[in-house]
Amino acid sequence: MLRVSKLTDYATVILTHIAHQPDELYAASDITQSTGVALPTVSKVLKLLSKANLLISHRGAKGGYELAKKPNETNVAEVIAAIEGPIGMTECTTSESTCEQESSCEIKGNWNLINRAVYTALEAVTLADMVVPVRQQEVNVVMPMNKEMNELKVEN
Amino acid sequence: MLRVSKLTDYATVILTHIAHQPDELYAASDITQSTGVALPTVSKVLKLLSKANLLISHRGAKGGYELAKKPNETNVAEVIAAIEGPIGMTECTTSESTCEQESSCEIKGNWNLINRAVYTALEAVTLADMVVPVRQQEVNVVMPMNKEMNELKVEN
DNA sequence: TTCATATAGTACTAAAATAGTCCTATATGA
DNA sequence: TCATATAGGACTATTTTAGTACTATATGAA
Repeated sequence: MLRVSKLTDYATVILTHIAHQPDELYAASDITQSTGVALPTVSKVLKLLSKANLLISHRGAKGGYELAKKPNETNVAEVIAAIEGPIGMTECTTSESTCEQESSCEIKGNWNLINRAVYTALEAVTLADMVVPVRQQEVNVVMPMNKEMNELKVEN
Repeated sequence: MLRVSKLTDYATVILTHIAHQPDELYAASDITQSTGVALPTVSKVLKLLSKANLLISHRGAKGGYELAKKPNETNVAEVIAAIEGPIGMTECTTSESTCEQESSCEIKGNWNLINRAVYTALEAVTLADMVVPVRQQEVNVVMPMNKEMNELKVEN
């Protein structure tokens, strides 16, 4: 299945938690308590998010982390990229790889196209959207919804 | 990075190859030669695609595989699901998992929303689109394209 | 009827990616 | 000066993925 890593999942949980009160400073230990994720893991995620400039870190006593931008200015595509690196669904679209099949590969360009579509979808969802419970929100994704999709929608 | 497995990548290459001449029968050995992917691997992919009803298999001498549907009736979401299982970006959206954090997890619904957006994007691209070189095609994805996206577009 | 060919299914091994933990260094406020 | 908190790196165990191999079954043709 197409999926993000557990760490990325934690990252969204943590960022959503922080986004509830964007002006406060959160220490790793605070976040462990409120999310139930183990401290070393929380710590690892926070470091990655800080390195990617999605969080600002403050060292020392009374230190902690805060959002680098407003909740509506950080989107899911950025979060995934912060934890997992550049978003690209195949090897040949993320690295200057030496693909042995390259000469006979006709579809590299098509994967770029698919990547773009997926990226746009991920980019449309921000932390501000994540803070609002799903029932009440209208996410800014302009796409046709088919029957299956609408059935899924009912589940929430 | 968000990505599909190598086998899924092979699957798109193989299906695209077959889609060029949808009425012919292709043996695994034919496909090895034209794609450069190792025979046991090709064989594995073909079996998975057949099991998922994207290909129809014919046993015995002069046997082989053919497309189960017209190229424009098989989309990338189906191909990914055939190889990797149901598309869902987090554990809690694909399985009846016993997530320990569930009680304090506020964003399961939001991930469903993101999944839906990604799924719709993947569903919009069919084998018929993959057969056409990227320069000439117009893919039916109705989404706003931002600056970055358009820059990517130029690359092709 | 026999045989070469081709898929079906399953099991197994090796390699790579991921998750999670731990330790030491550095910064900062009281 | 010390308790607190992040920074950075190294390390291990686990899981996933990739690739291979083997046996069974189906089919067309000589």
